[in-house]
Amino acid sequence: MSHSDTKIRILDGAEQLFAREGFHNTSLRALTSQAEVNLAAVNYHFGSKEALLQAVIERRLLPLNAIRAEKIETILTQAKQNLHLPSAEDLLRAFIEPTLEFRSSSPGAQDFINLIGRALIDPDETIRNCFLQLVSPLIQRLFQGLSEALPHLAPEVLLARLQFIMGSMSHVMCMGSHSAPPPGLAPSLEAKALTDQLLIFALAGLEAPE
Amino acid sequence: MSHSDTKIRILDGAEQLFAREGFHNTSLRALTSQAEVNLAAVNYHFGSKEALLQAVIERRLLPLNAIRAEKIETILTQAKQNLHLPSAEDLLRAFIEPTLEFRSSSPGAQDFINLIGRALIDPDETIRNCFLQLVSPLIQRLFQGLSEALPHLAPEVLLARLQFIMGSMSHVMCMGSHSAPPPGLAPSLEAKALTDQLLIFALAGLEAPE
DNA sequence: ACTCGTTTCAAACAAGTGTTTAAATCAAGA
DNA sequence: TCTTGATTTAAACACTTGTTTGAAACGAGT
Repeated sequence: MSHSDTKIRILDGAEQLFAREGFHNTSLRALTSQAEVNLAAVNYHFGSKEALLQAVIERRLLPLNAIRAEKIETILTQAKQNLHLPSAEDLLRAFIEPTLEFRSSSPGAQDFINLIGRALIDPDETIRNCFLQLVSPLIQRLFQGLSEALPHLAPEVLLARLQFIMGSMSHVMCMGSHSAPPPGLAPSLEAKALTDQLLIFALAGLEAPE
Repeated sequence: MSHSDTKIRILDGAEQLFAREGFHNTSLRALTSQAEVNLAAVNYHFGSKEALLQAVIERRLLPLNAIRAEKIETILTQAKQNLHLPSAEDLLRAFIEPTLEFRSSSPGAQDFINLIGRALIDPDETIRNCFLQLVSPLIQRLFQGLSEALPHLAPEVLLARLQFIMGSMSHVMCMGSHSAPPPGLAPSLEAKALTDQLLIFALAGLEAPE
């Protein structure tokens, strides 16, 4: 077993189990036996169960945030160069599309998206902050950009609508993972179409007259 | 201590702790000591921790569902009587408004709304089903009504948009409960205005051209 | 071949988990 | 007042939790 194979196996196993069973409902024994590593390996390599969660989130969220941030900055600087307002649709797409595309990027990414889709409303403040700390600068930048794109919208209203969109997005991120969705509530659109529909929906809600 | 005071104290304590700490992160010892009842009382009165969760949810969700169902049925029958299509806005309001108003109806209701706001995307299938089983007939009826109200909308699209709305709604239901929301992400609108904004947002998204 | 820092391992640790038990207590009905 | 059923209680049950320990195994550098 090569140098950090163990670390990766733990990260992969944790990602899967934290997403599918929940953080508090996942024991280190279940985790380490699924990852086929020794029980003590988690504390040796990560320090604690909570630090492991942090590592699981950072591993994928930092790259994803970099992609989203870059897309948003590009839109904003190009708008400034061409002396027109940034497009709200472009900004929304820059935030939403990479996130949902990320699901099919690698095995385990689906679990990861599921995990962070739930993080924003998790009852455990530690879990929430672990996620928020990494994502809130990005959301604030998005808010800033959207208020440039929609200058007629009152800031409180824009903020509320952005929250609604985060809610819809979280919901979509957690969909498709439940093994047996109840009839009538199952999603019938495939991933790409669902993303497009979410964008249409979010943009219409965002631009609604007050 | 009168006859079923104990039962109510347990229900109240469980509602609060399940909502604020999460189901799996709440121990029966923490629960019973907060409710000031004996540890064994939970198993005596409810049978198990899971059955207690079911009771916590049913206590408030059954009445709430009755209110929402009645409002929806009234709208649909009146539309049928007057030979016009039901209003999508009325239907949405019938579902959303009682839910969010319910938060201020009684002490503990805020915790309850928080709890079920998270239930739909909970990783634990038992928790999810406990909630879905009670709410999915209502959502299916709402879907039925909305497809009458918006006959031009493809059913898969309507279903997707309804899911988006459920996501926004869940998000709002879980808001305002986090003790210290991070700056820039805190809701600045009060409850009533937030409900109105959600309705405007949801309706615009629902009626967006495909 | 031998050392040295890193990593793995089985075992144990103290504390906490949901649940059960049997005796004690209570509130009424006869 | 005595009895009977429902409720409360402290204690114990069997088991799981995250974390720590100290010895064993490993792998590269000399």
